[in-house]
Amino acid sequence: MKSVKLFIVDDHYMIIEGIVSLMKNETAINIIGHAQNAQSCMTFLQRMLPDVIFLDINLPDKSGIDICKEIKTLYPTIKIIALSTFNQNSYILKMLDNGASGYLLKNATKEEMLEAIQTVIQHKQYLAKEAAESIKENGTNKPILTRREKEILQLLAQGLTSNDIGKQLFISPTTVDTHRKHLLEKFKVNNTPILIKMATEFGLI
Amino acid sequence: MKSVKLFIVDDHYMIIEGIVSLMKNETAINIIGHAQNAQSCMTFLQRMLPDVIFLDINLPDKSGIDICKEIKTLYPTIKIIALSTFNQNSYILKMLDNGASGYLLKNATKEEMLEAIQTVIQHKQYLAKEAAESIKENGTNKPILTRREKEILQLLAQGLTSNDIGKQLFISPTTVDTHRKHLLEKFKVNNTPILIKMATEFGLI
DNA sequence: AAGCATATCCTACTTTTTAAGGATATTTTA
DNA sequence: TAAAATATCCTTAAAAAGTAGGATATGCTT
Repeated sequence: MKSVKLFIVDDHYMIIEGIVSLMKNETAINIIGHAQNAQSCMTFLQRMLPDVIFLDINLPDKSGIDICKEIKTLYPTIKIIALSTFNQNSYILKMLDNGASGYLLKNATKEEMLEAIQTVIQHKQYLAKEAAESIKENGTNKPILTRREKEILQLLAQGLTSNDIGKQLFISPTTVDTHRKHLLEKFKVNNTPILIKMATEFGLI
Repeated sequence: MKSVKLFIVDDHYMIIEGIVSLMKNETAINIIGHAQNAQSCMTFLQRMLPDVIFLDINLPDKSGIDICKEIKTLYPTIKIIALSTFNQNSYILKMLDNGASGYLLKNATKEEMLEAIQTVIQHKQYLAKEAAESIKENGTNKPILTRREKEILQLLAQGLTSNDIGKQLFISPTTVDTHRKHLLEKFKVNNTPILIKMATEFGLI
């Protein structure tokens, strides 16, 4: 079997070194390079095409979430496995939305890493079990919002009042209230602070 | 020169592996063990006495900040170097207050690690240059909250109204409003949704 | 195809509840 | 004891909850 070409993007040198060290004796994995920021990652990809990328979510120059999208647009065949310290729904969902095939926590074992790689190579999705649980618990009922509701949610998240929003959108503040109410209903909450918190967690803001 | 006995505490296996790999060929450093949580760290220390500990700030069972204090109380000769992803004043200062001799970011190079170890061994303080700068600036405007304010912030973050909170804490709802107002002032915002959003970003919720 | 039913969305008003902001007093802590 | 923290009241502004008209699109029926 041909070995899998792996590329690692993480701003923490220790993490890169750790993965390299763990994969050293794995003949099935061939680490073809690594980058510590988005820019050098994109530069590298112009020259070489890995099969799988371990992509950290937190990079100094750009969000891994954005880079994920870019990479998948430019090189759709590359499989991306998100690397993160955090087991947060918002991150997981955003990465998957943006084309990631897997999600690994940084306390993953060597075996989990290998399994993740093998899984995504087979065009399947790999989620660290903690991440999978987190999504099951909470991620299923992400509300579907109308255009107007999304618009108003954004403005609410900026701290505007119904009055402010009404002026800005040229509608009555009471109308804004109705949209707000619908948002509260869809998110099954009963005030705006929690609405914003939930929406943030769902990655809608 | 006698080699330095190093002990690593970090919940991310990749980090441990990375440090071990980087130090492999350093005869001056002898890694005598590692732990992924506070408990096994303390157990290990009952058996063996390292010269230096790399101590992660974020551990699953206990804050590295607390453990730092414990270790220094029980084993004052051990030099502790805090390991963190974050370059946040609050963390840096707390760790140093609790007896840490150094602060290293996780994107440190091998050379920085070695320098940090050699520095603290000589009873001097080592700060990653980013950390040193961060302290000088003292720019993180994370508000300092009172006990009561923290308590109320938590309840607000759960979506309770001032009335609910008042009942729960056996104080008048108007009192809750005052605390809330102080929170708004300290966070320099003018409504609760944004307060909750900010507090979440500051990691207070 | 015309007419009807259904679903979704946007809009608006009213009443009740909650929050924001101002002024101040009491208790705790350094 | 001075400063900080906690407590309370009152007024006004804003949000939540209830109710509802009207636009538009889709599918179904005859």
